Order: sequence, then structure tokens, then C-alpha cells
Amino acid sequence: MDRRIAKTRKAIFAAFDALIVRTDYSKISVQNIIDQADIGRSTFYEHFETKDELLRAKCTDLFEHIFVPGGTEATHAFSRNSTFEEKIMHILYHLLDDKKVIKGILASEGRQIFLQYFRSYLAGAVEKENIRVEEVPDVFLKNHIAGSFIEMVCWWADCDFSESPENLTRWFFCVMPTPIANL
Amino acid sequence: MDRRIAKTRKAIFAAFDALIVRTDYSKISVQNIIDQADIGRSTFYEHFETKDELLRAKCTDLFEHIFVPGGTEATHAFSRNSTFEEKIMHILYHLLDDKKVIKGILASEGRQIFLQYFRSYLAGAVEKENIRVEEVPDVFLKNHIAGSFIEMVCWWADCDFSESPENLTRWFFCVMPTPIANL
DNA sequence: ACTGTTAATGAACAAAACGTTCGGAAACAG
DNA sequence: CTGTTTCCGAACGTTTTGTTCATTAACAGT
Repeated sequence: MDRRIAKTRKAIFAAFDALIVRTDYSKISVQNIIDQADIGRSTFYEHFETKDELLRAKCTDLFEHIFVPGGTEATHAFSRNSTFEEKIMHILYHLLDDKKVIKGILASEGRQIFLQYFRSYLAGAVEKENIRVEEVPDVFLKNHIAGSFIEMVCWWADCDFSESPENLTRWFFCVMPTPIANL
Repeated sequence: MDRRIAKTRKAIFAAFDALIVRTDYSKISVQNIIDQADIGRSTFYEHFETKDELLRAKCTDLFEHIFVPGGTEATHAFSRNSTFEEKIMHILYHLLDDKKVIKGILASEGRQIFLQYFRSYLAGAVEKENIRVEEVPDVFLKNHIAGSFIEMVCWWADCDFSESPENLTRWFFCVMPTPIANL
């Protein structure tokens, strides 16, 4: 509503993005963000209690865009009736959009918070697919699928996203247990 | 050699263990460790430059015991001629020995450092197995195997290690791509 | 047992980052 | 036009950090 609020938030997020691509998260002080955003000290604290909370807000922002169908943008649609494979690829394409920021976060101490959000959103998505593998408990399997996917993305970021989402998706299904290929 | 050094190091490690099982890593100050270990302030800094370095030393200690065959103790032997499956189980049993500390670390901000060490030791172990899956690059596959294993361990810790290493091992091979079961 | 070396002590210090407060200026909504 | 909300930024107290140093105690080798 109030343009001032939106403006300040935007400036803070932009400042954070600018800093995270070139500085380790742990080395970024609140003052750095304030300077980069060109706002007053108390203003920052009126918006976020801590630096971590800012990162959390950033993650929410990021993953809402990726996982929530009715998001503001319709860049790559996440339609409810797409296959599991299509959903996987959809996520990878989205991550590619913010690759610099994501690589920055993953390479820093912000990684943990980021992965926590990633995992929780991903768990929701995996939950919806009805996947079974004989002799293996469901919770175990779900953790394995979400976990492997996350590990793959981390690996992807490590090598600067230098593989196509198509390749990743194909390989991912190759290393999944046999029953999953048939979806 | 010098008993004083060994004594102090031991006291610091013990203090760290005692604190990590009941306090989040990020909330533990160097002073806390000093108080718990009952040593002088400067003494701590003569042994470790930072709290993180202490955690790293702790991780080295932990994983050397698990992964290096010629370790001081021969509790569970990690013989070179055991199968991949046996090695997996061996690691799980070792982790169980320190479950409280490991759970503490994994639930805190120390998680990242811990996992970094875990990953690097594990990569070495996976490297030695000659594993292939058709159509999938080796580096990808190795990352998948090490990554899945780590995710499994994190999940295990999350549910308080309330599953036997035997079960975990069995399930783990169930969800691995087919060619791996034949080893 | 003697002796030169090394470690432990803890008070004191400077520096950094944090999070809060507050009075005044500017922007907002209706 | 007006009452409300946000922004500003200097100032402040707090916490934690990592270092210094003179003193005391423990050690290893002969």
C-alpha cells in the first residue's frame, strides 16, 4: 500500500542481492546492507529483526515464485496437471533465473537457511506425487527423493550451472529407483 | 607429549560436547566453552583460533576414527576388503556411537561445517568403488551416491536414530539405481 | 634434583557489530 | 488539509571477540 514501504523493502532486497554475489554471507554486516541500500539504520530494523530474517524473507520470495502456481508471474507455468518430470525441469529453469544469487547463497553460511526452505517447499511437492518403492517406508523414500534433488542442485551450482536442465532431469531419473521411471 | 596440552585439549573437547548437546552452536560463545572447560581465556585461543576451528578439529577427530583404517581404536574394523554394503553399515554404526553430539551439531549452525567434512571423507570412500550407471556421468553419479547417503544420515538424526543400521542399509540399496545392487 | 623451556592463568584492552531509542523531517491516505 | 505512518541518523549501551602481558605452575631431559 504505502509506496515508501515497498520502496525500502525493494532497496534492501536489491542491496542484499548485490552483496551476496560478491561477499560471503557471514562477512556481510547489517551496516553493509544499509549502506548499499542507502537507507537509515533504524529503517532496516523496522523491516527485519536480523540479517537472517532478511535471508528468510528472500527465500520465501524465491520459492513462492517457483512452487506456488498462482504466483504473480506466469513466466514458466507450474500447472497442476504436468508430469513429475515436467515439474522437476520447471524448478531447475527457475533456479537458473537467479543463478548468481543462488550460487552466492549456497557458497556461504546462508546455505543452511536456504536449503531448509528449499527442503520444506520440495517436501510439499513430493508429497503430492504418489510414489512407492517396495520394502521401503514412505517417509524414507520421500526424504530420499527430495534430498537427492537438493544434492543435485547443490552440485549443479558448484559447477556454475554448466549443464542443461534437460540433462539434469534425465540423469536424475536414471539414478532414481526403477519404479519411479514409470510415472 | 606435554600432558598439559593433551589435558587442555581434552577439556575443551569435552566442554564442547557437553554444550552442543543442549545449546545451539550459534548460541555458544567462546566464553561458555572456557567456563565449561574451566580454563583460562587466553588458553583457549592458544589452542584454537576460533569456535569454528574447534568444530573443524572435532570433525576431523570424528571422521578420522570412522574412515581411516589404521585408527587408534579397532572397535569396528574398516578393513579394506569389505564390501560396499559393509562399509556403509560400518559408518552408520560409528555415527551411532556419537549420536547425541551428532544430533546436536546437525540441529545447529555447526551443521554446515560438519556436512562439509562428512562429504569430503565420503567422496574419498565412494571414489574407491568403481561404480557406473549407463548414460550418467561419473561425477554426477558419485555426487548422487554420497549426497543421498548424507541426506539419509540427516534424516536418521532427525528421527533420533530410531532405526537400525541394518534397515537403513537395506533401504539405501533399494533406492539406489539398479546396477549398484550388484556389487 | 636441577634447570631451561613451555603452557596456563586471568585481568585488562581495543575493536567490531549488534539492536535500540528518539526527536524531527518527509511522504502518505482519505 | 490533517492526522498517521515511515524514514532518518546520530547516539548509546551491550556483547563478543581476539590480543597482550606479567606471573605462576608444570614439564622434559640430563
